[in-house]
Amino acid sequence: MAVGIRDVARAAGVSTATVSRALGKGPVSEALREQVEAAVRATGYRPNLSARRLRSQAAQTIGLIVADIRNPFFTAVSRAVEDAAYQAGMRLILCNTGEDAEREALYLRLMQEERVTGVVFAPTRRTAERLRPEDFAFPLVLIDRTGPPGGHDGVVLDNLAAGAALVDHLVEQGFSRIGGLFGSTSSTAEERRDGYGAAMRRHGLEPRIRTVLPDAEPAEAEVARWLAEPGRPEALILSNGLILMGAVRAARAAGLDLPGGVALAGFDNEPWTDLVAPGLTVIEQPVAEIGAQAMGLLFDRLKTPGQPVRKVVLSGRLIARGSTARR
Amino acid sequence: MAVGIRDVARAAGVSTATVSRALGKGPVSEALREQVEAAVRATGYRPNLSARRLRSQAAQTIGLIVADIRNPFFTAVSRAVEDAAYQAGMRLILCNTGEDAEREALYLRLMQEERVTGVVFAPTRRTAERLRPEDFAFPLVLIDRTGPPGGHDGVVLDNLAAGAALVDHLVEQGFSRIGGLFGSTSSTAEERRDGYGAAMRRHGLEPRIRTVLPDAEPAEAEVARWLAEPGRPEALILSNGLILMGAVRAARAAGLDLPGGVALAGFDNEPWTDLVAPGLTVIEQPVAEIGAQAMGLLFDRLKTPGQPVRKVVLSGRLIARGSTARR
DNA sequence: GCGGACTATGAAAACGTTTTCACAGCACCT
DNA sequence: AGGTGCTGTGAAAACGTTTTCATAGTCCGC
Repeated sequence: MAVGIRDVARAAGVSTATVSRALGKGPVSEALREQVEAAVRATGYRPNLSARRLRSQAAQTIGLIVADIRNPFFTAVSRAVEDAAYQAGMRLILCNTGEDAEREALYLRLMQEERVTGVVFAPTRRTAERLRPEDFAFPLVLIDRTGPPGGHDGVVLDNLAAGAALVDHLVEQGFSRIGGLFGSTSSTAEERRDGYGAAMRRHGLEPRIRTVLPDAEPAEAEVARWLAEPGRPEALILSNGLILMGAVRAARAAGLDLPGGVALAGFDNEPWTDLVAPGLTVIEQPVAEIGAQAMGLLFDRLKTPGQPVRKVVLSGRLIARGSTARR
Repeated sequence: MAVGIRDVARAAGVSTATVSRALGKGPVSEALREQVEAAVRATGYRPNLSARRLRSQAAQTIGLIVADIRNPFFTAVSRAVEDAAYQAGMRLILCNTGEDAEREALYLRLMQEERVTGVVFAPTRRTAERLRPEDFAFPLVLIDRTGPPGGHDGVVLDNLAAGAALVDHLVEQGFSRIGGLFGSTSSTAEERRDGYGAAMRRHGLEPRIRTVLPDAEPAEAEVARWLAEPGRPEALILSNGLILMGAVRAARAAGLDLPGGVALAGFDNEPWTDLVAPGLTVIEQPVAEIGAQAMGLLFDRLKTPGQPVRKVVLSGRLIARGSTARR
């Protein structure tokens, strides 16, 4: 049943070494190469990747660890990473932490045990802080989130600028009681918060900051509470797509229409954001670019291990829609 | 640098066999087990999974091959499959074919080479037709899509009933010029189409069927064309979430509101479907159940290889919303 | 007190490849 | 003619585990 390289070698009348070379890149005469290929077809041979990896000590595998695969931002980035891996002849292991530090640790351990070539990782803040390069035998590139400076290569959005851009836009549209609801688990949400805060103060406005687990349900609950309070904000900034969705739900449930009842502006130009109500104003992230750059950094580091740590900062693009129209 | 089981054995003053047994389930005295664990901690040993798999001939890995990870239906199913795999102590390899037969073949080959324990697969119609059990050394469970009867275990929606249910609902709401737009690549879309056709005829109505690549852009283009024709349908049935999204876009672009301009009903209760306009009527699929059942079938077959092929058929649930309100 | 059954352990084989090493054959240079 | 260097090939080692096999020790029933 299980046909191995020995069987192919026997069928082709050559040694296993020759079969290996014919299938790989070793020097083999044209005649033998054809014999081997015929034998492979005849026997239906499929190489055993575990054996190959064990012997050649090259996993040809990259790991991708994301926080939440339901978040379209991460699925889009995954596609880009997958394409790059595929083009480089590498396999991809995709893992999902659900923003859970324990699962992050589990999957990082798994990557070590798989002896992967490299890893692209979107860590929670807690994990990012204790990520030490010397603990890993492979290059680790952070995306979306970032750790302490100088640790690992990374590619992130210019979150301070993006947070500020949303404030500037809302102020320009005539809003002033602008609240900000940010995810609690990522450095990215923190930076967006800081950009928001700085811009508010620059405009002479008082920041109103709240924090929530970055998922739709908790966000909806928090926004519902907020909108029920006296002196509730005229406008809200939401730090990612899931939180934005929760906010839309809460506004809808409170009977507030956009932007009259409350204005909303968020992150991630997800496919549905232009379909709801008057259209949602968002900062679009260059998702494909993020994935591609991450793989670029990874391959560069594999080629030149000693080079200084690099951090690529990409700019978002404001897409103004009806949810923040002038009051 | 690379610490192996030999190093642990030396540090603990035992043989490699004992280390292996202490880490696995073999019989080892308590004293030695503790010595070994201490040595593991001291050396920072991480087992090499390639070596382990090669020797033990148990990959402890299941493969999941889906058509399009951007489709929330598949991401939801993935979560369920991942949870089940995780609970069974297995790793998951997730692959994305983009409805491309060539990539399907590539990934199936990869699964063979990885010597996976089993595979869960949502094949295109073309691939499903030529899928022969004897070509695979592992159990293969089909989800969402299905192949010729008796081939592989599978779990699918009752698509005929679901297609018919949408027709019944629309007729009940007073629509009669009801068109159906179905994906071109899956058996599932075909079944939904047949359910639609049968129900239409049962109501004495003429089916109007069109077919499109199951993605938002092609669907939008096709619906735009359709809605511009004379005698255009009053209502449309869309065979999955991406096609539904394209239809919403096209209706919006044509200046038609829902359900006055055109009524829409589709598949997959995606998170955004209740947010757009008057809410979209959909058939909700039991996504978690589908994933869980698929893994159940897989494990059953691993346990009892000889048992007859089973096909689990689950029912969808109609969620009526404003997009099909009575005219 | 002795044989038999069981337990814990170590030495060595085995998993299926790739890679190293040795060498035969041949062309080329002096 | 005799190195020298290159090319293609096979035998065997190597990758890091788990598993088989053998063995020494212990317990138990008679």
